[in-house]
Amino acid sequence: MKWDALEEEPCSLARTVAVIGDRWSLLILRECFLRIRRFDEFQSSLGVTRHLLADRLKKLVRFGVLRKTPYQDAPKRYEYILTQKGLDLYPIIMSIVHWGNIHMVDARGRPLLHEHKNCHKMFDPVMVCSECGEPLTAKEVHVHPGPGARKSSPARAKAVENEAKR
Amino acid sequence: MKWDALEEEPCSLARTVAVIGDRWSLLILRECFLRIRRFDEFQSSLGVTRHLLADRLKKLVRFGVLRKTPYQDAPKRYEYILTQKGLDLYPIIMSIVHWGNIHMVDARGRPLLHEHKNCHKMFDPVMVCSECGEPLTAKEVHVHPGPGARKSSPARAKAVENEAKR
DNA sequence: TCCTAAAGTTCTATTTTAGAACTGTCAATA
DNA sequence: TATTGACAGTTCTAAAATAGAACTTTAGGA
Repeated sequence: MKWDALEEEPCSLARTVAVIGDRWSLLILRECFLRIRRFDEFQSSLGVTRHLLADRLKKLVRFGVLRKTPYQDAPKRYEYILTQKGLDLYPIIMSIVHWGNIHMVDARGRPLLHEHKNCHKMFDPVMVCSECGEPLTAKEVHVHPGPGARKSSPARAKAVENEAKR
Repeated sequence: MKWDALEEEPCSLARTVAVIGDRWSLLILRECFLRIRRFDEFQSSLGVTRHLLADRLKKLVRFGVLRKTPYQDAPKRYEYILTQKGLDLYPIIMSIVHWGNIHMVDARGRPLLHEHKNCHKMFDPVMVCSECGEPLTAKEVHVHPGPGARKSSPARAKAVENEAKR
């Protein structure tokens, strides 16, 4: 499967993966949320090759996640800023960081702590249900086909059926 | 940078990306949460090459995200089940799906709807602060070095400094 | 004139991935 | 008994992506 094919899949995960589902895009976005904006800053802070960095920035701009704006005119210089669409990726980034905090830290502990400016406390992100506000776990969620559903694979249909029986 | 190097980075995002930061791992995990368990089910439902599927399953088992258990003896057959560590990836998967639902759906609408068994309503996931319960946005979060921090790049140090001034 | 900075582009060598075919074990069928 | 089919992979070659380094362009300053 080609990357382009992913964008067409009738699956919100696949389509998002087409945008951010590679190593460097996610690391670039991490830097964006840490207020990194310029080509050379990304390059020195990530150690990514300049070739790939140029390619990924272009892709993120094409998908509307970053906006490329000039910050000086002579010579022309640009910086990359998160759009609202990009800012909306924050829960993804935070949930990835949180899983790493729980399952991947070494004896030294967490590399970063997060403070919520609202309540001035160090916090962890928690995912809750928009309707009842309770924390979510995989086992408490049931999946239904939505208006954009297409016929799913036999294997998945069987799995859904098995789940419904329980 | 090699994939192995990512695991060593003093960054919870980089370390998590070392586990799930490629296209196929995320798609495999999506199927896992939809109760897909067996090699051929993954293969036919994803269209991934068998070679890569074998490789990614091995990797996910190595990292403790999946457990490979026999479900019959003659001939030996195995299935791949999410461990608790794997189940803990649910917020990542859900926040990816949610972003896709908001920013990547076409005119047909969402492919899947999610029902919360607790409150029996269709819901969206919301990320909130563990301390005050308010929804989180990037701009309301301030970052501090934690016990596992290492000296960061000059570019990032400057960016953090700039942010502190505001 | 030469040096530096920023933001890329170009080049070759190495790794990964795609796509298809092949292997081995066992059960059920003809 | 021979054949077919399911399952869980492995092996092969060709194509694509990535790493690492050098090069380019535009302009300001020593």
